[in-house]
Amino acid sequence: MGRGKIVIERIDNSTSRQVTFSKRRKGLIKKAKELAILCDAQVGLVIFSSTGKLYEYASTSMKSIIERYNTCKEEHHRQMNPESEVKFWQREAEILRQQLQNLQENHRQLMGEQLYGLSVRNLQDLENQLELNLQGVRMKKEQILKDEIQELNRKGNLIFQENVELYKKVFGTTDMATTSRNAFVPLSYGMHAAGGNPQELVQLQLCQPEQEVCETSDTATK
Amino acid sequence: MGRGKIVIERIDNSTSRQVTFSKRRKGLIKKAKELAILCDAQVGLVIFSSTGKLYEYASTSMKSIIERYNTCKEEHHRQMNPESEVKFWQREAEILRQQLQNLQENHRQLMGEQLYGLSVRNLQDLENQLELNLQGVRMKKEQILKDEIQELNRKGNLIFQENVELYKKVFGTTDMATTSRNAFVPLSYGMHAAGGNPQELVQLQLCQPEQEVCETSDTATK
DNA sequence: ATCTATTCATAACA
DNA sequence: TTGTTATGAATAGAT
Repeated sequence: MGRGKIVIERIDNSTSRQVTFSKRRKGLIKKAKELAILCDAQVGLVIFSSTGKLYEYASTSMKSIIERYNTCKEEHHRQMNPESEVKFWQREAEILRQQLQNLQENHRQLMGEQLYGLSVRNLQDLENQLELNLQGVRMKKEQILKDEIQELNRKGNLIFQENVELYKKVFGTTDMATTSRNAFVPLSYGMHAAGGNPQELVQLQLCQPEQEVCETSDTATK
Repeated sequence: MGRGKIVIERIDNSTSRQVTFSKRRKGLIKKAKELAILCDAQVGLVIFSSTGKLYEYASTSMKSIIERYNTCKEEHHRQMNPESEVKFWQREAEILRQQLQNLQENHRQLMGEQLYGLSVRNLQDLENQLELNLQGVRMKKEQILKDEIQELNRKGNLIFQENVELYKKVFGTTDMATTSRNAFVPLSYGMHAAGGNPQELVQLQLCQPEQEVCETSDTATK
C-alpha cells in the first residue's frame, strides 16, 4: 500500500525507519481503536520505539487490561495441573456471576435507577436505548388505535347502510333529510372515502399530519 | 476498505461483530508484527474479545514488555519536580477543555442544529424546552385520537338507535336479530359503557395500560 | 509535512 | 467458518 511493495524486514536507513514508524504507529493505534469500538473488545497496545520512547493505547485503562491479562495467564497455567478442573469451574462461576451482575445493573439502569457514576457516553447510550424501546411501544399503540378506528368505521358504515334501507321501507323514498345529521362519515384513519361534510374534512386534515409531527419530535429528541 | 464504507461504532449484529472481530484482529496483529520488525520497535498487544477470550501478540515477551511499561510509568511519576507541576495542571486544563467541547457538541447534535457559542447551561435549557415541546405534541396527539374515537362512538350509537327505531316501524317489533350482528359497541376510548362482547373487553384492557407505559418511558428518558 | 500511485485490508456476499 | 471480490484505506516513495 504504497508506491512500491516492501519486504517486512528491519529498515536499515534510520530516517526512513523513523518516518515509517510514525506513520505505521498512527495507523496501528487507529486500527486498535476501531477494533475495540466495532467489536466491543478490550484492547491494550504498548509500543516502544527503537529510541526507547513509549506510545500506548488502551480501550479501557492499561492497568485493568494488564490485570485481566495476568489473571488469564495464571488460569491458563493452572489448567495443566490435575486439580485444575476445580479452579476452572470456580473461574467459570465467577464470570457468570459477573455477567449476571452486569445484566442486573443494566436492567436497573433501564428502569431509570442507579444512574450514579455513569459517564455522559453511558447516559447517552442509555437514553438512545430507551428512546428505541419507547418507539416500539408507540408503534404498537398506533397500530392498535388505527385498527380500532378502522373497525369502528366498518361497523358504522354497515349500520348506516342498513339505516338507508330501512328508510326506504318506512317512507318509500331515498330522502335522508331527517337522519342525515347522523350520517356516518369515516374520519382520518378510516379506509373508506370521506363524505362531503366540511367540518369532518377539517378534522381529517387536522388528524393526518399527526403521525409526522410525532416522528419529527422523536427524531429531534435523539 | 471493503465493499462499502462503514462508520466506527459498535456493530449491533452479533454474527457480523464476530466475523469482523476475527478479520480485524488478524489484521491488527499482522500490522503490529510489521511495525515491530520494520522499525525495530518493541510491541505488545492484548485483545479481549467481547466473549472474554484472550488474544495477544508480543514482539519479545509480554512479561518484559509489561515490566518495561511499568518502569516507564513509574519514572514518569517520579519526574514530578516542583516546577513540572505547572505543566501538569496546564495539561489537565487542556484535557478538561477538550471534554467540555465534546460535551457541547454532543448537545448540538441532540438538537440537530449548529448552535455555536452557547454555554452548557443554555444548551441544557434548550434541551428541557425541547422535551416540554415534545410532551405537548404527544399529549395533543393523544387527545385528538381519543376525541376522534369518542366522536365515532357517539355517531355510531346515534345511528344504531335510529336503526332500532326504524326496525320498530318496519316490523312493529323490537326484535333485532337481523341487525344485531352490526351492533355498535364502543371500544376502549369510548365514553359509553362497553357492550358484553368479551373480545372487546380484552381490547379495552390491552389499550388502557398503554398510556402508562408511554409515560413511564418518557420519564425514564429524561 | 503533503501528495499520489500502489498495495493492502476488509465489508459484503456466497 | 472460509473464501472471493469490489472498494475504501493505509502508506511507500517522492516532493
